[in-house]
Amino acid sequence: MIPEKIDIAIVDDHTLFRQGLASLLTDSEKINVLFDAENGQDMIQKITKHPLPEVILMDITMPLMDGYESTRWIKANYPQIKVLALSMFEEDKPIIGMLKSGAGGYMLKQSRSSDLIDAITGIAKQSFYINELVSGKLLRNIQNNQPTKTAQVELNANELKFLELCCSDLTYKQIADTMILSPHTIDNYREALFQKFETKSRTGLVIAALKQELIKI
Amino acid sequence: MIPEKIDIAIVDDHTLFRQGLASLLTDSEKINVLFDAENGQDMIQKITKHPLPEVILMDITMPLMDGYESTRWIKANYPQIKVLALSMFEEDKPIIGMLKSGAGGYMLKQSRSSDLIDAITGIAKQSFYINELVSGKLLRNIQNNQPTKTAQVELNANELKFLELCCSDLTYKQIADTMILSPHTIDNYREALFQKFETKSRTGLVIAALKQELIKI
DNA sequence: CTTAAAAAAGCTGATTATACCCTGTTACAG
DNA sequence: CTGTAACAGGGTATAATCAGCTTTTTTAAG
Repeated sequence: MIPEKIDIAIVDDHTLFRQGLASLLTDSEKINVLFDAENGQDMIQKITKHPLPEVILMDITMPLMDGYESTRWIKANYPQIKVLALSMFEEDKPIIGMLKSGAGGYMLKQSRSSDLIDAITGIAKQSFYINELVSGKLLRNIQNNQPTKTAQVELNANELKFLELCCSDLTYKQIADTMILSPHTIDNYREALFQKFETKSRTGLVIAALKQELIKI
Repeated sequence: MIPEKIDIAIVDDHTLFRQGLASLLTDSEKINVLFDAENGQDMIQKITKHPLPEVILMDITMPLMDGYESTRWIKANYPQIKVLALSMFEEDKPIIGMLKSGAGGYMLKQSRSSDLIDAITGIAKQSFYINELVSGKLLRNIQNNQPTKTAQVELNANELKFLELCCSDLTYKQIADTMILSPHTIDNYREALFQKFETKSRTGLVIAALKQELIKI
């Protein structure tokens, strides 16, 4: 019996990686690369002009339309296509994020090509390819699923402005002046933010704001 | 006349990228990939077991021994080998850093393969391949070469420890306790740091420390 | 080894800023 | 009318800032 090649597409903004991978996989005799795209929008344009791939290799960080959004689009429009995330990030966040968006597996760019081919054939057959890396992250994600742990803080415009001004060596009085408010009103903002960020000093406020990326320096 | 192929090596920790690129370049008929390595240490081991490459394609971020160090090692031990940096970062810092380390050119992983081949042949002949991207960065780097602008601050161990503890909602008294010092001694550290960072409040200190990447959160 | 100079660490007291309290006003929606 | 949210006032305790001074430790020269 002659096994049919698996039709795939590659979506990655690094041209050299994309073309190199295509060359590598085409050589393998098991994979047929139908097309490639440099971001999600490019993929959407090209997908109608080719036969449908069975599997899409998807990078995460891309300009215009990233891997999360692209994966969600695929799952909304072509749910039969399997998405295999392909990234250099080993952190929990992108892995969980891609799986949540609908990816059926997650491979590192550090992987060996034979492992990638295994993953592609596996995902084509079974819809999922969960390796050691991913299963560990999944487990941990379920285990410490404390919903209110890093609960995103809701801030109104004034509070955000105040928070920004806090990240300087201005005194509260000076902040009150720049915001054209009474120092006592500033007190109220400060108290509100102390509660929201669960801290009790201006320094703690600054650190918390930076950690949650509400402020950039 | 039959043009001889250019012998190169590839150093990059992402196996799929490395192998893919090798496959791509080998197909091009102009390039011969002698060997590849997944970091600088791996490269040092392998370089004696192969004919010397004319050009090495060098990634920047790699475990164990990164692109800067690896490039310096090459230039110290095999100065005739040209190094072409190959990275996804478009920022000034890594570009200038690699060129300072001895790289003769800098290519983005977003590049087209034909451009990369041009760069390899160019660097093999002329020792340098300065494209638009790099020349712009070089110019800017020379233009705003204000040596004392971001003058690095010299800190001793205690001052650094204190600075770290400042980036929390601990009071100075609590910091004094953890460092087993009098609160008044802490005052002196604070004063010294205020001078060094040219600020006048704890918040300013925290911001300055984070900006200079002396502290990570 | 001794000793003077320099540097680092420690302390006191005073001033300002910050953190926290309760209360009151206005304005606006239900 | 009532409740709620934003704004503002008074006041107090604690922490942070600052200037000036003493003690200890280091350094280096004699």
